[in-house]
Amino acid sequence: MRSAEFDCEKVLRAAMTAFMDKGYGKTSMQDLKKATGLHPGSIYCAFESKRGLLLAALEQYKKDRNAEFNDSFPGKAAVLTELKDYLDNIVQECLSCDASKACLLIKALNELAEQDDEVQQIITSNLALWQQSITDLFEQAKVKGELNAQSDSEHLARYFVMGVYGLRTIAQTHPQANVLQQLADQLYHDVCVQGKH
Amino acid sequence: MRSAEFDCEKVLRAAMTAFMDKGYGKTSMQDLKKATGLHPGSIYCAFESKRGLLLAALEQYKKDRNAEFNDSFPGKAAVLTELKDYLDNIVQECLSCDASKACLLIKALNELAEQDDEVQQIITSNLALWQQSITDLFEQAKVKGELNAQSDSEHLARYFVMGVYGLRTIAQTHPQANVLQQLADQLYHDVCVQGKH
DNA sequence: TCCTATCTTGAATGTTCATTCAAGATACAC
DNA sequence: GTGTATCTTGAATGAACATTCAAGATAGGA
Repeated sequence: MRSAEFDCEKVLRAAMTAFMDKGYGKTSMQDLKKATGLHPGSIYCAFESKRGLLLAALEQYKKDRNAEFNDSFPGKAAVLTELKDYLDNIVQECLSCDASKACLLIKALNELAEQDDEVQQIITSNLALWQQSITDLFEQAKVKGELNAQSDSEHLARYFVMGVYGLRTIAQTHPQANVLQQLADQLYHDVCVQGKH
Repeated sequence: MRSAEFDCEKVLRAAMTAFMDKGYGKTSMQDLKKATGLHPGSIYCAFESKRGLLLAALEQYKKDRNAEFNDSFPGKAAVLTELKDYLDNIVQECLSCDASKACLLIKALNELAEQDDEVQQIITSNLALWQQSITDLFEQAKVKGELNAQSDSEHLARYFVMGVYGLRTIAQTHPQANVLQQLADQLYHDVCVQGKH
């Protein structure tokens, strides 16, 4: 008869940001109340528990990142060119020093991997999907002749992903634009330019 | 008149392991009591607080890793050969699935970076020292003619470090021996073999 | 306009936790 | 052997927290 008054996506994005700022464990219900504008009761009514809110936030994060990924690869330019832009964009995210631009998946994986098997499963499978999307890009690049047909797309994707993880970690210690950009350039070179011949 | 009865190094190593297993925040004093064999009062007497215990554990970790690093580079073989062995050893650590073999610095950095500036400073400077040691290795390799004299040792070291961070993160999601080893091999190739000419 | 189903509110609950401290135990000096 | 300074013990303390729930508010149907 009466529908909920809050905007679920907004609430989940606010929760995502809160979890990224302080980590899941250190984000109190008070923090979540401030961030989402929802009172504890409403959160429990809508999401069952703090952990339920995390699961819902992870799901929203997956959707948002997926949309962003698809926008980054419209197919207007060469696949590898779009990939370079995508990587440069990650460098910019790292540089913004905005905790909310970090990767919720990696942050939550680091915090919860050993303590919550279900969360670990969800995160691992989301990260695997991301890696698969990148594998698909390399396959496309092979079809288009941008990459040597003998390249191992899966290996290249794993190596690229490893580089991005490393880049994000380095960014937590040295958030210097030129350093990060140089690393990203080398990563792109090692993954894509080398594979051309 | 009366000296403490516990072995400080043992206690700190036990604390390190406990913090790596559960993370700093989720490790309770009960856990620390079990891990170290010290009662809360003794811990507070010796280390001031739980945070003080973390700081002492980080210091011990630094010492231990430093000794291990020096043992890995006795200078018996080519610098780059020893570096390859060192990297392979990190792969083995990742594969052991033993949380206590993870890197306390990275784990703590992920958890505490935004909440505790002093801890962040300590971790960042320890990681910088590690990176510097690797830069020094590349400098040695240049002197010995193992690497092109024009190589940028600092850049190579940063790239190597980035790869290790990424490797450790990937290991949390796919702890498969062949995958990790292939990535490590490629990393070594991109950093060292390419730099030879 | 009134009724009722549903949502919102925020104080109350019970638990967990880091920290403290006073009583007890122990090694060393004399 | 005795005294004392120091260490050890673990129960007590108080704060912070996730969760619950009963009272209040509100939208839509009749």
